[in-house]
Amino acid sequence: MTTIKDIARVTGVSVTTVSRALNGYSDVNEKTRQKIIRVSKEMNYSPNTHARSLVMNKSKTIGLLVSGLVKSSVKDNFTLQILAGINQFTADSDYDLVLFSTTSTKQREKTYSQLCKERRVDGVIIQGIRTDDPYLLEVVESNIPCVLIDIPINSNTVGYITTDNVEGAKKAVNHLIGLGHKKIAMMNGHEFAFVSKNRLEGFKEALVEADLPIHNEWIVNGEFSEEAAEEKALELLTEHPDITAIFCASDLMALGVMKAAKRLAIDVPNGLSVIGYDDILLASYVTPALTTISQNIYEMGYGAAKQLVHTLEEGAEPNVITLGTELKVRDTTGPCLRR
Amino acid sequence: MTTIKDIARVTGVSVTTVSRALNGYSDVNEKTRQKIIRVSKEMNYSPNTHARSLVMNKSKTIGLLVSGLVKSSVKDNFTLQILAGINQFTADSDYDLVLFSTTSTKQREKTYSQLCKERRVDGVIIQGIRTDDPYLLEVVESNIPCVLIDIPINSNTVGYITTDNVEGAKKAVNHLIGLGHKKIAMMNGHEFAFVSKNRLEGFKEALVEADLPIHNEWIVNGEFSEEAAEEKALELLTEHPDITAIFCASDLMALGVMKAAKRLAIDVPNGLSVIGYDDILLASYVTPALTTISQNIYEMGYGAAKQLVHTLEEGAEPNVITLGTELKVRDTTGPCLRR
DNA sequence: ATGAAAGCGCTAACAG
DNA sequence: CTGTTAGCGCTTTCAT
Repeated sequence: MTTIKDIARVTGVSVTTVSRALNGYSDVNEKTRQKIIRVSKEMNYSPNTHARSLVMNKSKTIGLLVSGLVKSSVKDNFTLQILAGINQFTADSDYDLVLFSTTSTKQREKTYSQLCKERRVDGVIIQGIRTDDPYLLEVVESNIPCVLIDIPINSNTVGYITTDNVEGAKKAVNHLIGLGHKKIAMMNGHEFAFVSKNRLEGFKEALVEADLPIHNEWIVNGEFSEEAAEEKALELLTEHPDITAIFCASDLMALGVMKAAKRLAIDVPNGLSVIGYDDILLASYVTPALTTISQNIYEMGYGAAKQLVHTLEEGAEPNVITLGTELKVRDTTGPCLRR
Repeated sequence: MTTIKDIARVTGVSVTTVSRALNGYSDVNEKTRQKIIRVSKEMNYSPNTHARSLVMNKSKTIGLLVSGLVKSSVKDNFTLQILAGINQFTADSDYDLVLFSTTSTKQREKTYSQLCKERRVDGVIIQGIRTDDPYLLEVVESNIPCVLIDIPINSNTVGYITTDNVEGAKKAVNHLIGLGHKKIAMMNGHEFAFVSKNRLEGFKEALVEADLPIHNEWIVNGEFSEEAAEEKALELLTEHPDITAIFCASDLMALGVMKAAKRLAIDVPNGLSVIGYDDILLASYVTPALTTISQNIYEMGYGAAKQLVHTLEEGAEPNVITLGTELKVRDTTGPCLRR
């Protein structure tokens, strides 16, 4: 493997000069530079990033801590879109991405800061960890720049990007209210997700603003899982047949709800309106097509990477980015036919 | 940032002993080791992988060169499943993954071996590059262990994992023939994909074995794109209305074909049988649900990682893995109602 | 404009 | 069982 030493030998200059020439410093004779560049090409030279990282104390890498890189979560390609967005931005930067593959077992072995320190990543992007994840504390305590996706924590090294979940949820519920629904339930995720908290807030706000009562027993947790949501919806709809609409905190859970409705022979949307959240790929392909709140997931990834690199390059403090949402009316919501 | 030097100072031993103690060498006094371990924990020590890589000349990282980490390819989450499989395996190994984000622009700047050499990756997994990609040559010439996904190239450093595409295609076509179809067209991908080549081969073999003629004008390329396939199918079905079934080299293209059929008011499966390939997520969710050849994409990723790590650890020569396929009969294929 | 020398944090002979 | 020393490939003062 060619090193700058080899190039120095061949060109007859010192390693210092080679280093400077290759890194574009100005204080190198143009002729010398040309020669060095030519030789390094001939010798097929590539700099050793490890050596460089070691001395420069930065690695030009961004650590990625994402959930959803497991078999079970192939259905909601949320993670893929996040990755695509991140990748799109970093491809044009000179940062590379390292995927921290953290299974639950491994996670117990290595702390967050160990993960980062070992690889000396310059910054981190985190998505999909729960609010009760011990890593979260470390992120704040550590002084490694970090951008969180959908986790509202902000410090002088930590920023985040999210969508307006309160507003999104309100939009969804107002859509149902506008269709005449008054008995609206909510299929939430779980208590360890910030988005759940916010979407619940939006749900309640919308009801209150419409002078509609809040039935706590109509708010259930489907764990962001299609199967769990199906079971929970089955119970809910059996016990409270007067419910005419359900707002779901994720599309996957909305699919579960629709399955439950089918099992109970309830027609969607005529017997029950269902609205989801996320606008995952499947939303527009299932039958009937799912009405949902669309968020630009790709954009979140892109924005996270952009924000992080900006922080890294400019030393700017990371801040907060909130993206908008959009109501996509499809075929699972319709006018309330009961009173 | 704590280094072994610091630990050596505090514990009163040499850096060598610290290094040996921490790396589990046997020739260290157990008491000394315990002390060193205790202190390194107290001081929150993490080894610097860059320093280690530099001296050991290996990095414990695997480079990932995948397509489909772009906005446009979110529909077929092939890449996500590959990544999930790879991740699943490497999570339990001590390898980390680095994502080479290679846009077309960047690709022209850096050669494959530059990419690998800079990061000193120990091995590479490649998916989704075309047969005319210049990187492919480099892969073979380079002496970095590599496992290719769906690209049949084999050398003493390069192995691959794939499914039996000839057999898979035959299975699909035989299914159609079994339903009485005799006028079967093929929507292929493009000439720069190995899978296309093989699936075409299987298609032809199946026809020949059934004593059916091969109409070359019934074989068209949809570029693995839903839109292109729709247009091509539109032409094909307009010009050759006697076609009763189409075998598509990917599910995405099958969706395009179904759209074309809809535009031409041809009922699927009664007026036209359509069979896809891949069994992507959407296949089972569209209406009518798509009959297709299922391949275990997750398993391919897992197998690729397993094979590569095995090569890396044991120094074994990479070899060839061929996975089976499975016919999933759904609702887009039915008996031939014409003659 | 160029070079000598030091050092980033670690491992690996070699010596004791 | 432990320490000394050298060196991985690179950047960076500090001289010249």
